[in-house]
Amino acid sequence: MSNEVLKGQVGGISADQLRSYIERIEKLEEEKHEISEFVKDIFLEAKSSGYDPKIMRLILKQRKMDQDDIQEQEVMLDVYRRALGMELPDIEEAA
Amino acid sequence: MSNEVLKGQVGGISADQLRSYIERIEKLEEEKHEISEFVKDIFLEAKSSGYDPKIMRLILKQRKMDQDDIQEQEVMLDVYRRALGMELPDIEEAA
Amino acid sequence: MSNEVLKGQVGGISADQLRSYIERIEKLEEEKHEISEFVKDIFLEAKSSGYDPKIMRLILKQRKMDQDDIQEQEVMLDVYRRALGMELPDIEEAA
Amino acid sequence: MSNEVLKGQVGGISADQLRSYIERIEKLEEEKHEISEFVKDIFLEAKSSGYDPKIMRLILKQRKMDQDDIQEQEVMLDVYRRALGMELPDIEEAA
DNA sequence: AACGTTGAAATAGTTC
DNA sequence: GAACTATTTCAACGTT
Repeated sequence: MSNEVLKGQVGGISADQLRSYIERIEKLEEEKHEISEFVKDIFLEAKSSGYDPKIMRLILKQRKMDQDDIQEQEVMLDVYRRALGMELPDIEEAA
Repeated sequence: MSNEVLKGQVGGISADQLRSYIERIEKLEEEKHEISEFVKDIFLEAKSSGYDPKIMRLILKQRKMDQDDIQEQEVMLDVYRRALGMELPDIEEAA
Repeated sequence: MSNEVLKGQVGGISADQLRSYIERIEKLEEEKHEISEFVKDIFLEAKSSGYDPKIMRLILKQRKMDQDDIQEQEVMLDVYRRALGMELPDIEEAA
Repeated sequence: MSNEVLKGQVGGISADQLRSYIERIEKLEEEKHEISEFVKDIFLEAKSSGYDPKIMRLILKQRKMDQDDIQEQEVMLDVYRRALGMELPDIEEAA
């Protein structure tokens, strides 16, 4: 076992590589968490300026859904094309 | 009222200020989303290197937990398992 | 310890009561699973009748969103009132 | 065409049949939702009886897993932990 | 048939 | 401690 540890190999896996993956992920998750804190701060600041965070969240949700709708329209187009038996762009057409 | 509208003041709140808050939050949320994509990429890369993402997630979860909490949880799991007569996963530790 | 087991008490908890909770939940989860199977069957049946499951899912999603909207409309109306500078019932207007 | 519409036939499909499929699915989804509510209630009841819902969920998860899978997961967790030099949760088993 | 993608369900965290 | 929101997890689906 000590040999494996010396080579950075434990249980058939490379400890260094695994550690690298894990730590990179932890780093990124930490960044996400910090950003979440910023967001929280903004909500607090807005609240102390008299805005209702709950309403703000609804607005944000609404704006996000609007954007999603744009993307979903693509999907719907595709679906309707299929439903109507229209040719699909990504299907090979026999020559 | 017309004055307020001209100044961007509506119903006693500044529309501009609200817009600023909203947009700052949307910006930060976008950053969070991008980071999430990076994390996803790392998991994919790790997977293609032979690591099991599921186990990695468990590891990440444990590393986030306090060492005492981990032990307490293990103990309680053990208690509940005994109460239910479940087989206990006993792992042989090779010397 | 054997005393505790005889009394159905293990680690300070009542084994019987715990088992009851666990088994009731497992029973309900099983029912949910069976229902999911039925749903799957219906999709399959519909598909073999010539309906596109993807379209059906979109319809279901749409109908669900419509119902959600009905419940949310009160709130959203208020949101838009605020956003558009309409009079707000709960905010004190400076004299 | 007017004939088809009168018969509930549009574009070669039966509107009534589609409606039937959709409504049956919605009914089943509703049942699933109600069962989920029951489950939630049981967790609440258990909690007020002194049981930890979190531990209960872990127990439920383990009971759903195959015994072999549990052990395999434990082993792999152990391997990864060693590779990362994490402390291992060793629980003393009282005789 | 495994893979990635996607959408729903569960879980955890936060606020009131 | 109850409700709500956000995140994470899990399962189904089509695709290659």
